[in-house]
Amino acid sequence: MPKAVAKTRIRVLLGSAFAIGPGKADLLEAVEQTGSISAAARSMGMSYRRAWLLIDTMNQCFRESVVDTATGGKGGGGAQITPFGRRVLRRYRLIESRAVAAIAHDIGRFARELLRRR
Amino acid sequence: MPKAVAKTRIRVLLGSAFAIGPGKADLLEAVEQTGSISAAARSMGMSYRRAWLLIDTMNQCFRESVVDTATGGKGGGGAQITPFGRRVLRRYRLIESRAVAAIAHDIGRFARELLRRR
DNA sequence: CAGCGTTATATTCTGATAAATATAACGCTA
DNA sequence: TAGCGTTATATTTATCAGAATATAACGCTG
Repeated sequence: MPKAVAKTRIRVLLGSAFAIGPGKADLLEAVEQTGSISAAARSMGMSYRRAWLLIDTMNQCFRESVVDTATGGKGGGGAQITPFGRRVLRRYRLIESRAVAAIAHDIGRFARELLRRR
Repeated sequence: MPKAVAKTRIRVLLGSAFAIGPGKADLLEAVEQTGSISAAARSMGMSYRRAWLLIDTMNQCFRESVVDTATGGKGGGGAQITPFGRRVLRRYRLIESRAVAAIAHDIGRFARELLRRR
């Protein structure tokens, strides 16, 4: 029986642009761990272009850059999450976990009582 | 200055199908108000086919139908939300509002302190 | 100074998703 | 019994996001 799951997605918008959401947060973590945009993209099964676009959007939406990049040099270049980016990420994850915690019990009941079981 | 907004989306999954989410909840309300799938679809700027598919998914995911339909007859037929559907809708909206309430303060701070203002 | 893997960017291709269109059946009403 | 607006469903068409591809520049390294 496939378990009933609630996906809670919190996206922060600035005007019409998605400043950050679950996907961008994951990407930020991948950059933090790999040290490059292209490696992060590969690790997430995402095209480099797409990853670059997402990071570009974040850099524009927030007050400061969340990722610093370097072209050329040792290993061809690379990318790093900034201290500010770490702060954004940490606070986003906190909000996410609070929303999930707030409804976990209700969601369980909802699924148990209302969803068809397969 | 476009205000920074947090969109909190809660989707309940059953296996790989989306049982309910923001769009389906809105559609359910539109059916409740209009008394037909096609009128609900029109009021939401959505194709009849799409609306019918969404309702069909809901009817299959939940223990009981959330919408009853009739073909032919007065006015050509129609559709009504069931008492069970009303319950689903009410409980979904409750969960949604609790999640939003839980993070409203945090989101405000996040936007104020971290987002670029335009 | 050539080579490497990266960032940065434009352009083309593709596939999934939604829209548009078409059609049948239904059952009340005039 | 003909007409209506609806449900129900299939099929075709259009749209668009993402993938794929291509290319240039960059700066360390051997």
